[in-house]
Amino acid sequence: MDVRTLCLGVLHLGDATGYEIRKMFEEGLFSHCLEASFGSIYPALSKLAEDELVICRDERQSGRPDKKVYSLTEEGRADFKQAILQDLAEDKYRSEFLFVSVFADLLPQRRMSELVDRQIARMKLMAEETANSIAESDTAGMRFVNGFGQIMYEAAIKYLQENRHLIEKDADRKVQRTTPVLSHT
Amino acid sequence: MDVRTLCLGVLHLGDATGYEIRKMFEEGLFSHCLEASFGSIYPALSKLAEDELVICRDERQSGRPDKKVYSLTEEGRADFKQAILQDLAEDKYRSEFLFVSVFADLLPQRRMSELVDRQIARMKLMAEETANSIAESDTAGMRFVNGFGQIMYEAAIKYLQENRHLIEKDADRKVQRTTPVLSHT
DNA sequence: GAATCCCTATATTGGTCTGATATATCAAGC
DNA sequence: GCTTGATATATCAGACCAATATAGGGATTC
Repeated sequence: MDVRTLCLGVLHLGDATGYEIRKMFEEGLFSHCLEASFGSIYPALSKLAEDELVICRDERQSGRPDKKVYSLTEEGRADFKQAILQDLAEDKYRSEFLFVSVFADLLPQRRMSELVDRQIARMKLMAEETANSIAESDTAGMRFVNGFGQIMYEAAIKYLQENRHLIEKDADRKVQRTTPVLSHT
Repeated sequence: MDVRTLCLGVLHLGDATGYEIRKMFEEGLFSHCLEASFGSIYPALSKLAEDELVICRDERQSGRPDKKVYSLTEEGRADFKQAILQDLAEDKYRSEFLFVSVFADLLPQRRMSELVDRQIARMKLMAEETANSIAESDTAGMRFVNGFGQIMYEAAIKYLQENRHLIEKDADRKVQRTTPVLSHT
């Protein structure tokens, strides 16, 4: 699914500028499931305007550079409807933290603990964010996606807290589990 | 973290060819946390050999094209140890399925159900895979990473099963929850 | 016995996308 | 008054993926 289609999707939720579309992928609803940068969004919007799947109106603002507000056309709406019928790519979880965890024994004692602490802190922030977003979700689809994000972050936090000893060589405790705790709930 | 560093990491676990490194990202230990393709692995290995962070020996095989087996040098080992001390990028979850879920109401009735079914099936396969990998893990780090994968997939499956009605317009049931089930365990 | 298909193995390329950077204005804080 | 941060658009080098090419081996099918 290319950036073109992603833009059509965001515009389906309402008119927006390139800047606002970017924010949806950086902080908003889609930040937990997909991403796109300026370098791909702006060319995509130009191409979409050229193909008349969106229209662009300039909104002048006092002083500031003009806003280019994009709206879907009927063709754009149809194109998007078609696009989401295509086969979907598999989900991907990318984590440098997990990669480094494999090599925990190469790191200084405290470094790995610091990484785990940071990881948990980040996840807690994310869990909170998605939890707040559920209340503000306009549609069932949005609630579904935010809810998914929330439970994933919470599951991750729980695992990290229960299994961090596996990658931390705690010199104090002599007897430790060597297999992960896999809470089946 | 670039492909260069990822290759050093894989080679840290033992000598390997470019093909084998690829497999580690496609099916192996790292498939659930990072990725790299031939188009980036081969150039990276050439560059690493040039910089003497790895050495390459040709292993002739009857008939087949020669294998190029790469091994870490001491410099390579040191370089990798340094690399994993740098700041880590945040985790990313990429999911076209979640993106499309937001637009569930644009899809034909059965299509969304089909997508959810497929999603659950895939997740079950992944959960099983990681579960099996735990037994075969050589180090605590590997068990930690595979264990993480397993509980994440299981959490996802549970959520999908409990909340799929949010994005499926089930014409039969009249009364439905409209907020996600968030099992706190 | 030969035809087809998949696996191993290396390598290249087109096109896409990220990350960094440039430009410009305004509001808020200090 | 000066710095920082947000809004807003835009470009570009470099990194990377997906697809494709090549080539022999073994397995399966007909």
